[in-house]
Amino acid sequence: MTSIKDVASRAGVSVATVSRVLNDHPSVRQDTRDRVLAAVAELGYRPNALARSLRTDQTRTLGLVISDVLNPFFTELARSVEDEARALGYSVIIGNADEQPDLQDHHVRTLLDRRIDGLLVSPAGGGSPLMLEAAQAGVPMVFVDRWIQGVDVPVVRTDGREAVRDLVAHLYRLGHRRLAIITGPAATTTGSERVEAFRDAIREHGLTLPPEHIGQGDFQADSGRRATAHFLDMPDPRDRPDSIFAADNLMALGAMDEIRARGLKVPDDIALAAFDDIPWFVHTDPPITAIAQPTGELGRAAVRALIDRVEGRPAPSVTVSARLVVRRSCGESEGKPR
Amino acid sequence: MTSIKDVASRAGVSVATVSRVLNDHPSVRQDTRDRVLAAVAELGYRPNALARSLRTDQTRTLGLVISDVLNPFFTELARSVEDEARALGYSVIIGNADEQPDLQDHHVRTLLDRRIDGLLVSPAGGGSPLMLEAAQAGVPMVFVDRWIQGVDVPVVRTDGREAVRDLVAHLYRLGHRRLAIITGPAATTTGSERVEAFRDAIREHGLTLPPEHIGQGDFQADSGRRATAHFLDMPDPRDRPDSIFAADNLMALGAMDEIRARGLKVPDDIALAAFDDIPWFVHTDPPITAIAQPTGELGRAAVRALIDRVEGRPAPSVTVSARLVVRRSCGESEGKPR
DNA sequence: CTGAAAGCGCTTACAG
DNA sequence: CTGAAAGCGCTTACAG
Repeated sequence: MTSIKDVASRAGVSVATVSRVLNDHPSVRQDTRDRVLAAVAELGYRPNALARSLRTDQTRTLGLVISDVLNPFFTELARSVEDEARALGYSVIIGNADEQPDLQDHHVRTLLDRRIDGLLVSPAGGGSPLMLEAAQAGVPMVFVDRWIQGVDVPVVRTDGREAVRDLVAHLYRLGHRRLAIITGPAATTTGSERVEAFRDAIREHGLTLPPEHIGQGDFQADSGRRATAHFLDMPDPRDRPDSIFAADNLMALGAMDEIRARGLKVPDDIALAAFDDIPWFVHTDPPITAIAQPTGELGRAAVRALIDRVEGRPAPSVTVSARLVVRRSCGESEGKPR
Repeated sequence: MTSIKDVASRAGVSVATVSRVLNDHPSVRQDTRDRVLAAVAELGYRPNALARSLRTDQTRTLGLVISDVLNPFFTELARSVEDEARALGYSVIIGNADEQPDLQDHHVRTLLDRRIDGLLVSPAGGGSPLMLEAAQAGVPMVFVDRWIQGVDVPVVRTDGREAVRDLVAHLYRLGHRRLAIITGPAATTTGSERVEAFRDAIREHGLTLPPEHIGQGDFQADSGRRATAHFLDMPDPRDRPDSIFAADNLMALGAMDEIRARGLKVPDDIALAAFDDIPWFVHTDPPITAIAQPTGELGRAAVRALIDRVEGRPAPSVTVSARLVVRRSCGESEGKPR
């Protein structure tokens, strides 16, 4: 690879001068600047980012650890994160935890070793000593979507409580009384919050959420399938739920797989709703009623917060809200989003 | 950040020794090794990957530039690439071109500046002087899925010709005679190949593919919507296609949006099929007939080829084949995959 | 078995 | 306005 030395000798100047023109330092005479630029062009020289970062102690790079790349919600989040970061002059390196705390820590470690300027994470599990340590060591960090208790960093998330209440009211209105949920890992905040909101809302209608109606999932499709099978296998039909709320879109996919495999129909045999709205939900049979998050907004706000921290400014936590999008999977004809 | 010097002084050895134990160099006495390791643990020391890479001239990192993160095909590809790379001791940095050649080049440049050991790309556009130059300069590189003519690097892709022929035969058998395609950019190989295969197959049935039945798309959803609107707006109903083949899943999504917006029904009013199979196609209304690629296999083979190049071994191009998965979107009841 | 030293490719305070 | 030199955090050939 051609280095700054090659450019310097070709332009007949010192490497210091080359460095200055590359960094737009004002104190360089126009004609020497021109000579340097010409040499750069002729040699096709590109500065070595590693060397530069080593020297300046900044990489202008953000790390993003997402829970699962195969989940359209996170993929859209990643997209908005990258867009906003690029607009602000940063690049981002993505790590996919695949919902595994170990893999998540692997990525956090790798990212830290690369000396990224800041870390954005949507934690896959519960506590992570590694991340706690990093936060305490002063690594600029912010949580998106999910967060870890006891780690004191800003959180950018959506509060789905209201939307979940709306969903439960919607189900109740349509006559459903035996509501069930397929939840994410209790160790994740979104996992526990969504069940709690669901349970609270159910109570408001004088109903209960029995333990058998809480299917333990892990936010991935297979677990949605298994939990649904469990519900449908309950011996006494009167115990079986008449509606399922999947706490994310992938588990809803799994639920649909299982329901279809048994020749059952949504919503006639069982109602289905999901947290996270995705474009495909419009075209499924039937269209799925879902809770939509302002995903792009979330990603952009998270990046801004992180860059604030990186550049030494304070950054507040931010909470946006979700909304229920009624379609046909709980019964009744298609309504308009409220 | 704590550096190798801190570890050295704490352990009472030189930095050279610390470096040796970190790199598992055999010639270190067990007890000094222990002392060093203890110091590393006490300080929570993590080597600076930038410094190491600068010195060793290798990053053990691969760059992957994909055409569109929002496309489930690429997201699955990225997932398998990352998995295989990690298994082989490499990490990967992903860049999302969003189907824009400029953005693609931006990422290639950034990746090159970071001195990644090798580059995996699924080119968004036609020729890229930047990539041609990099290839000529000896940067280990391989193309996945799509490739660029005239750039001499291994290509790992799937050949969809046979599957497209099967699809056309399937459509013909069901009585469709006015077949149309929504294609990707002609500058991309998958864009041009899929139309060609489609056209050739149509000819075999004594039919033709008139220019008005070729909708120009860009592999993203909106373009699928527009192309479909165009087809449906043709003044003379006898000119309107009776079936649409979308060259990727996102354009199929757009087509469904448009068809549904007009109150039309698949397959009764118009048949629909797509290149790339995704889990949602099982649950759409109706389930979509699609051409499935062995995506994971593609990603893994691409990584192996790239690492072969990186480590100085020759790497062959590899071509896998696709298969038609018949569902109900072209008419007729659900068949089994052939 | 271990250390001193050179050097990877940059940036930047210090002189001039 | 420009250059010589130090130094970022590592690795590794060379001595001992």
